[in-house]
Amino acid sequence: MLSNENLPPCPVETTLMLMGDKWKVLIVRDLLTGTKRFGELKKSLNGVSQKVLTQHLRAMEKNGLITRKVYAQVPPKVEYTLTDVGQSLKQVHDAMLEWGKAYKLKKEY
Amino acid sequence: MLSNENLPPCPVETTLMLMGDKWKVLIVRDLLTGTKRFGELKKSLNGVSQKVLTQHLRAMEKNGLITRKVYAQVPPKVEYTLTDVGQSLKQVHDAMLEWGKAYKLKKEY
DNA sequence: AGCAATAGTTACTAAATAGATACTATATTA
DNA sequence: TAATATAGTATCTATTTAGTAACTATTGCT
Repeated sequence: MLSNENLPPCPVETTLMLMGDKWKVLIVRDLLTGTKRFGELKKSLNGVSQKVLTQHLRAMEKNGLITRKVYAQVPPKVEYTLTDVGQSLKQVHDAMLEWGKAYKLKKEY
Repeated sequence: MLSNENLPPCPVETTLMLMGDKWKVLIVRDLLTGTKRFGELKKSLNGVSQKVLTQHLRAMEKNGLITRKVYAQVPPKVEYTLTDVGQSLKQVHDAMLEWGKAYKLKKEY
């Protein structure tokens, strides 16, 4: 778990530590529309390997961004959901969404 | 230059392509407070190597996020400034800043 | 003449990250 | 009996990314 002492002084860097990579942002994007199963995430995150997806999900769980719920079924069922802290990343996500849209428009004529 | 055809369908992914890495975000953070020289950026971006900083600056210039101005002096002077498109990343930056601040507060008691 | 300063480039190496493939567990179904 | 489905883990390899160190150019300064 990230403890408070090793968070960098600049809050932007804190954010980067916790979701400063492509896959984490896309996981948040997918979970913002609701709880998802492992397999659904994998399908949606085009091209991510199982190992890498698992690693990111574990890290995000550790940092309190998502919760993991295992159902005692066969075949197994595992659901991932954003915590409140994770939900609050919506603002960051939306800013990125808007910027990306605007950038695309600029490139079109 | 990124042409329109190879931008991903999801705008969030577009944003990630253009500044989805730590150094680029921090370069934007620094340039949001005004034009900076190469050496100033290097000092501020703790630990970045000259090579990597140059690479990122070149990529961001190519993508229209910053402009590079060389002064015909010796020793050389090169200034980097956000373009309008680059400036518009302030929203994304600010969202990350706010989220990082809130996250830190949650971790303190 | 030789050094300092700035913003690089180049070549080589190291570290981090990701991918590929094979393997596991187990109740249900054919 | 054997295949199927899901969510992994383990191991090995490949790719990407970054770091290190040496080198360049040019003018002013000592």
